[in-house]
Amino acid sequence: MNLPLRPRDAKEGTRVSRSLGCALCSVRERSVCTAMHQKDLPEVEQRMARRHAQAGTALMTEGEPNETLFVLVKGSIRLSKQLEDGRRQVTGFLFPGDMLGMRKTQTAAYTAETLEDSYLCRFTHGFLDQAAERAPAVSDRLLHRAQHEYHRAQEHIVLLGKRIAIERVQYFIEIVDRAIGHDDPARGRLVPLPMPRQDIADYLGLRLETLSRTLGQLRKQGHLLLVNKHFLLRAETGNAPLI
Amino acid sequence: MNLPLRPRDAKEGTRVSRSLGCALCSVRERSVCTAMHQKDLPEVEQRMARRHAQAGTALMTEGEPNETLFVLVKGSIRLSKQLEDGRRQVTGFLFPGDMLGMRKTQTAAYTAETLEDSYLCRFTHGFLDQAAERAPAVSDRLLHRAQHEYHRAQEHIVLLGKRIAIERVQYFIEIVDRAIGHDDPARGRLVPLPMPRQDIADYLGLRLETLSRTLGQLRKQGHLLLVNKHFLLRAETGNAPLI
DNA sequence: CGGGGGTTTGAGAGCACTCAATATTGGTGG
DNA sequence: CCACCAATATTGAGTGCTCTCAAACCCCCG
Repeated sequence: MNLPLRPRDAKEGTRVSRSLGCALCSVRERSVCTAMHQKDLPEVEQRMARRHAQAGTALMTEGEPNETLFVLVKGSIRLSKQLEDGRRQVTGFLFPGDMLGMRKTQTAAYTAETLEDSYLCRFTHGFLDQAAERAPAVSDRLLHRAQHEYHRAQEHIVLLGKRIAIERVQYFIEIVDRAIGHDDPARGRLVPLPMPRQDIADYLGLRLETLSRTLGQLRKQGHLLLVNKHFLLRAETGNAPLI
Repeated sequence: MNLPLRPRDAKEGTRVSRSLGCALCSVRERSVCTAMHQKDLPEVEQRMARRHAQAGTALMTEGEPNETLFVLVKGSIRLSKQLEDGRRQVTGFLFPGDMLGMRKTQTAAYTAETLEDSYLCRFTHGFLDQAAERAPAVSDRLLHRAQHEYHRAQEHIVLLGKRIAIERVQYFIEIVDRAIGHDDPARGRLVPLPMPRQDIADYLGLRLETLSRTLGQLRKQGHLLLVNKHFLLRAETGNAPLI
């Protein structure tokens, strides 16, 4: 699989400091802030609110207005859509460095909720519009991220339309690994799973039981050394030396 | 189903005139042009190329660079992604008024090909960047369309993740109807199908045979009065009077 | 009229689903 | 510190929707 995601070394994005200024922000180079005029940064530090959100906080609700852009600094977010009959589809997960609410809207197309205690930076679109006038790169940055989300959604479409259960689960593990996985002493990759099984199943278009069985299968096959509620341990992938 | 698509009355977007100026363009209000400065329009008419593209023309190819924004004035376009093993997923269809290539890119995430003889307007991103400096609404318009595409992709994800075959086919008919369907003397809606069955199946994540069977089922159930290669005829939907 | 791509129909198999029981985890109170 | 409970996750058995393989049909075009 060839996933258009960020490289593994992006993992230091998980560091955060509530008190440090933007210049030291761990995810700045991936967010909209990098495009702002240097002299805007002090105002950014004043105007934006870096805040803590506890697990389960709704940042945006399907059908309701949203005037805020969020930059996720630490934690994780679940995006989901509700069907009229109550069924739910998880349309994506966000990890540190990702953005939410690229554009002001009257009726949000999806719901966004934190999966764990998280840190976020907030910008009103009023402020962003001003910043965009000074620095057109701000608009481009937003467009860039919006397009990036679109491309991820297209990958997701391919996943759901063409892949069988085991391929879906492997893909999921791959993207979470790239976003927040890290090397583990036990000679493998430790991949945190901040979301419950039901969320993963709803993301992959599988039933809870099928996901569970497939994870078990991957463990038996040796692709996974360990699977538990909050993380899993991947065996080293193919490119390890054979001798 | 409650689809966030454009209303039925958008169908006059299919009219086109190769020789008329932008002021009379049938899809201008939905495209980026509406955001441009009034005094830019004459230059738009000079700089952009309104061109005819015959069926099967590749406007953008997965993995290759693209520097052009296209506005589809007449016709239809298929968006698709290729898997490493040759399987193909159709990720979307574009109809008059839709745009393609909102942002310049080095490696396009998907392939875009015309399904039938079509008319398109082309803008280089160099020109668009200039227009955006004069009129910031241009950037916003691009962001708006990019977000719109993202939302359609999310609907698609819900479709593939949660819906059974017959629901998928009904959804497909609904979106094509809203885009290019029109009233028919035989008291129904005539919905053109500019794409072959295989494309529809690859869009819906179904096998060709399953799609064909499901269309037959909808015909037997009376939802469709007629199904043939190039169009179908929908029976009037539920809101007709019962007496 | 004959050829050929595209589409439809048929029979049987398989993967994921459904329903159900068991096991594990995490939190709470004795 | 451990017992207990509720929520979450895993495992099992059987079913069904969609897939696979195959043949027939149809329409368009030469």
